[in-house]
Amino acid sequence: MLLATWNVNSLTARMERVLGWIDEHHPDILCMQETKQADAAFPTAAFAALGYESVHHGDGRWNGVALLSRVGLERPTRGFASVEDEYGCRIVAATCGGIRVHSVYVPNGRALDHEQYGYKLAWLARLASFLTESCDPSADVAVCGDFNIAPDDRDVWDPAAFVGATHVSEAERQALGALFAWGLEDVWRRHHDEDGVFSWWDYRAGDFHQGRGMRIDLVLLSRSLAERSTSVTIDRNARKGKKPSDHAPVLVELG
DNA sequence: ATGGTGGCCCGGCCA
Repeated sequence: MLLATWNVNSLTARMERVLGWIDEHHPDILCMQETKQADAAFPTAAFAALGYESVHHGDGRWNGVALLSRVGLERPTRGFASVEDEYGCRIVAATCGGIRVHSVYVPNGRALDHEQYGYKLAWLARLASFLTESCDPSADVAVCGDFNIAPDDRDVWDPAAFVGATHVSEAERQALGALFAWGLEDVWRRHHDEDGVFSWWDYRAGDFHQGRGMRIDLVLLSRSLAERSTSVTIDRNARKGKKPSDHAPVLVELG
């Protein structure tokens, strides 16, 4: 089974690339972030024609998350499942092929002294409480998406360039650590210990071609699921060519 | 080089 996650940076702008990528890789489950679409605009029928059930949570201009599955899609939830989604359209979940799958888009944070940084930490705390309320880490759980956190210094192109910056702060990494303590694992690190492999590169200043990126798109798996993983790859080819997203997809093969 | 590109959609905001 192939599980993938990709911040597409506007599904409207990226639909052709996404369809081409699905045709090439045939993921069984695909989490997407930053669709930047309202639910009514989400191309449910186009994905259904390819054999995918889907759930989308978006209000139009910002954020927006989706989940596609061709191995079943049961008990979908949108947002943190409260009556009003006061946390923005940043999480959607469903049970696919026996796995409780979450597609998440963690707030960027902008800067350590910005109010959005506090919002980012609050959102991560809400994610932790939501997971505790809604699922069991002894079962098959996947939390996939754009975390806007580089788990450690191997995951940024130059740690010195990020001193005092968001995405690498102790508080953000501790929030990720709370998810690990609950029972999730950054499955990339089960299969790779090298530095310098990234999933996001700024569009500006030729960062992609200069190798200036970060690994901030993560697949967190519960132990039972992580033990089934046979490979994890980041498809940097998807960052090349015409009209790419600024993020590359992460793919996890499960036996 | 304290910039730059690209998405939203048309004046800035967001990443």
